[in-house]
Amino acid sequence: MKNLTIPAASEMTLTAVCAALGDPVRMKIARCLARSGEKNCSGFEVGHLSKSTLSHHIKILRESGLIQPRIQGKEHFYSLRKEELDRRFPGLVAMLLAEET
Amino acid sequence: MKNLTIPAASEMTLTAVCAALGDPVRMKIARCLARSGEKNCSGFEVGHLSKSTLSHHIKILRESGLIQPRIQGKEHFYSLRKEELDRRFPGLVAMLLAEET
DNA sequence: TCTTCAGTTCGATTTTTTTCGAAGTTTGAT
DNA sequence: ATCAAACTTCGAAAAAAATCGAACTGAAGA
Repeated sequence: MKNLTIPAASEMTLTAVCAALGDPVRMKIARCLARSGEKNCSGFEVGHLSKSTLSHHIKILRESGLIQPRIQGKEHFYSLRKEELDRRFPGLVAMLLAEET
Repeated sequence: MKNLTIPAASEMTLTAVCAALGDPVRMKIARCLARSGEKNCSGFEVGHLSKSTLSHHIKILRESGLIQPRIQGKEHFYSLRKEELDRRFPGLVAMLLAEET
């Protein structure tokens, strides 16, 4: 089994979270998950990217503590860790949900 | 006179703000300003960096909308744009002020 | 005026990040 | 057992960001 690194709420750092969200691809994924609950890789509303690149971005989001996987068979469903984020960084999820003007 | 780009609250983007805060040097500067009001370059509690590098980081923070300068003689005093940030990204300033554990 | 101080800008180098294709892994179906 | 699907990992290449020193700028003081 894989060793999935997911920091506890108290171990997340604002710098790592910001670095994760500072890339436009990852911001799109995070916003997509904030709105839609749970999705697998093919459901992220990001333009064409190779699957290895997408996997790389997902890893950074996961290691920052923003998202968590639920592995079901061969599919990996990802979701935003809303409870942990609300506890550690109040307001962040709302920012992701806010309209981009 | 210089052409200082400072976006209005409505023109700030979360991606740019996160990209700015995703670098550890800039995060330190932002946290320093969040706690202490106004400071000039020599007051930022960041380790040794050349002044050109520091200037580069300040530019990114300014262009993202996080900080604003007040130029007085030959000194440039910077401050966090707390009101604009509270309006556009509620909770963000509190995150910067929170203890880093 | 000449010099210094506090920065910014420029140009180059180093480091990091993003990206890809190919190969590997795990699961489920045939 | 074999195969395909849905990923991840690896290694390399390209793109972007961080860093520095040198040169420049604008304000204040001698």
